[in-house]
Amino acid sequence: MAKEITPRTQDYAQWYNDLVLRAGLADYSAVRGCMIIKPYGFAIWERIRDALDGMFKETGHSNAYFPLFIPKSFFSREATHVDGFAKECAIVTHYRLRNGKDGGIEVDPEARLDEELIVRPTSETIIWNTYRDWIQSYRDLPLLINQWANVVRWEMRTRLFLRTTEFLWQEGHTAHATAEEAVEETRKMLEVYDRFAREWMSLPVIKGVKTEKERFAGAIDTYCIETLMQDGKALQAGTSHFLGQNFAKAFDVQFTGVDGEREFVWATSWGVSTRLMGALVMAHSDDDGLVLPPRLAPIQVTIIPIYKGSESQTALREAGARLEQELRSAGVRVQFDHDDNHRAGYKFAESELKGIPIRLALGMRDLEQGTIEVVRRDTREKMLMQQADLAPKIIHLLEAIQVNIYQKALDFRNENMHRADSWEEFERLLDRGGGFISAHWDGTSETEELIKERTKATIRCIPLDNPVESGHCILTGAPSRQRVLFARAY
RNA sequence: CGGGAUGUAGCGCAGCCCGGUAGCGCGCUUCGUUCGGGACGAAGAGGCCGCUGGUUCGAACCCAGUCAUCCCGACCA
Repeated sequence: MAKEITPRTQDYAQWYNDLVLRAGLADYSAVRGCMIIKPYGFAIWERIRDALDGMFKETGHSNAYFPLFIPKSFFSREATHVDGFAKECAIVTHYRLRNGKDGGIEVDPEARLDEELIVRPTSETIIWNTYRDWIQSYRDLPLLINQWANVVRWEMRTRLFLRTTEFLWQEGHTAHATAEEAVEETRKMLEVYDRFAREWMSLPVIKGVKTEKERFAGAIDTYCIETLMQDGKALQAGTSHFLGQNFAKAFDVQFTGVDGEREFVWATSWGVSTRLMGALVMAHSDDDGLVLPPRLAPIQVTIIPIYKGSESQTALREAGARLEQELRSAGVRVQFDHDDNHRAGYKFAESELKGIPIRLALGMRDLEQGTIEVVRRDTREKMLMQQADLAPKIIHLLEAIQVNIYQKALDFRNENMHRADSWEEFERLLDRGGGFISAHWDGTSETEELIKERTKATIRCIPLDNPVESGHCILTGAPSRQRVLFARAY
């Protein structure tokens, strides 16, 4: 069985780290809090990126690129925004090094910048400073831009993919003529994220609105998709913000309407990051390795030959290569693992570690009988199939796996979706494996904060399809109109 | 940023208490035999012991600082 992976039940956090490292997704780097995304991990990210990018283009967005550095003065224009990010910014103060006295290298004190540059923690400010020049008339709207970029947030505590100092993401920044249109855009992109999570990542998510306390700094409303990990903790997988006219006012971005009146434009921003990689790992994987949804798996099928004597190698190579070609022609991402350095058993374990959805094993017995052993990663189910007309069966199986791991994750979430009607019940549920807890809340930030202090649980969101239901706040007993979703979160 | 732990070959570790110039397993290289769930044998290569400074005739070992990682808090996507 898999070696060097801590079982989930023993230490979930360690299991996650072991998996990320052993499966070759990422590595620690020489820089605190910053990770190296390794080729296999990056290949998954590329698939995430390409799929999302296609969805953004379909919904009318164009990519652009804005600078990594933001003048400090830009940052201070939107007050709430500064407050939100001030404590986690990296700042560039100098632009030159020189040789030090002791033979080392030091910062040249002569080369101090007149105005310091902030390494972007997010790009609203520099983008809105630019939009001022791009937008004059209603004819320039809507402006639908996305950028794929790295950002830096100086976090106290980091974890591979889930929270790193530097991370990769996409940030959409749009400008609209009306509030309604901007809200619609915010919701539309939330739908895109929802669909992406379900269809590509096999990840069931809950769409909702953040409370004031959890809202993005500078936003009027923050929408989110929240998902549940196997340890019962919630993880925010994506956000979409309705920014109102906050940034337009801060950067004086106005347009002339059809009626000739000048008005501030309405804004949205939305993003998902490499954190999705963490969600992907934690949602589906097991003690033997990753379990990847076929649509995101860099390798969907691996063919492993089982030799017996040197003559069989030639025959198996030919048969394997033929199958590889057949599957590749059918659009399957396939690898023929004919490397003679390892035996089949090793390759089996390795393919499980890497989360390859389907493993095909081909031995002499199969050559004689025209069969092939097919093993799916998600259920471990072994099947003996006929080699003839294999591709359509494999494609069908890949689709079944995609659906199955979604269903499995959905079942898990449903099993861990609780309702609490009293404080005792609320605490008991949190102590018994967590999950989402739907409970009444009096709507105040004070109560929200108190609950967090006492239980570490936060309000993940107010679900979009939330029914109106009168009740009483689980903490204060004050009247409440609806339940909200609590959970301990990443 | 506080509390705790760790850092010795690519990986996992022993050696440190009691200072005398480094070892085990896996992996790697070569050759051979193997091959239906992490093969076996033989021969090799690989380390200024995280880094910097101090104590000492002599430091992986003792002391100080520093950097990094992990766990627990405060902060957050």
